[in-house]
Amino acid sequence: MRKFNDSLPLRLLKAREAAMAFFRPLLQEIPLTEQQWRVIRALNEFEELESKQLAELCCILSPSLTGIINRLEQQGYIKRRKSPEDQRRILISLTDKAKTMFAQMSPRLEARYQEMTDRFSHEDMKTLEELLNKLCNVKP
Amino acid sequence: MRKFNDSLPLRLLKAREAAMAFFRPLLQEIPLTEQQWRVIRALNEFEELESKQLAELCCILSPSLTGIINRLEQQGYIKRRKSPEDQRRILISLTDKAKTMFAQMSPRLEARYQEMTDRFSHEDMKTLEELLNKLCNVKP
DNA sequence: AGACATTCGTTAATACATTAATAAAATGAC
DNA sequence: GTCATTTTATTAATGTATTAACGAATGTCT
Repeated sequence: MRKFNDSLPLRLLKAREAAMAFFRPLLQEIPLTEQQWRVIRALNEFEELESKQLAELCCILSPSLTGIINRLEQQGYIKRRKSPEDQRRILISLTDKAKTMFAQMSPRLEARYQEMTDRFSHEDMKTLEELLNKLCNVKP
Repeated sequence: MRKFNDSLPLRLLKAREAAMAFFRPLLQEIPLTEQQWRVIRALNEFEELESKQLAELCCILSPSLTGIINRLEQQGYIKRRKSPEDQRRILISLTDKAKTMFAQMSPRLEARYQEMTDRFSHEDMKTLEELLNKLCNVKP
């Protein structure tokens, strides 16, 4: 059988840890968790989203998202309202506080991203991203 | 700023999900969680390991590992003993039950791995693994 | 030997992941 | 229009992630 360290899922896990090491310290200053930032980042780009769309985009399952949304609301970063057409749906968007915080954080995080890419290799990074996209479309 | 879906950590997360989709169904038959299988897989290869070594290998933090070890022991898959030289260290190894289970599962999982590689591309898989290794060595 | 810091495993507290089950709203067949 | 079905969000239960703090065992220094 394949050696333990040659497992693709383990490699993906380790690689993700290595990448997150660039960003985690900045998020901890706020403080925000990795998942909270993913949610805020998605809402910054799409303005207002349904809970289900948000879960899909952020790769977070609905039950987890329920908790994340609650905590973000308590911290004053998001607001929620019910959809007028469909009373089941919850529409979520950023508060001004979140938008301000995002505006201050994003350039710092982007700089870290650049630093990571520089130390890795722009060319290889592009290749890696393409291969990861390809892997995402491989289904059992 | 970079588009939401172009984030490397998110791509790594999605790619890992896509890969795990090949193996999860088999593990659920036992049932075993992803982390439990990682621990068992490591112990199968290294016979007996200290808790700290196991954590390092499996990319699991000590506090998480404590719980995982406890549950695996209750299920009869592992046994633990104190190191004679250093009473702080815990030595962990597989039970016969675990070895039998592993022998039955590993060829099935390996077959899935092969299937995944086939559908992806052997050549690209090799490139991907090398790039992931390289990324692991990039530190802030 | 005795004070000191280190190391290893664990516990505590909070946040998230995963599956199953539930309640409420909307949809579709009749 | 009524009822079974489907969809959406939540709750429940268990397992894991992360940080801080703790206690016991070892190592170090004087």
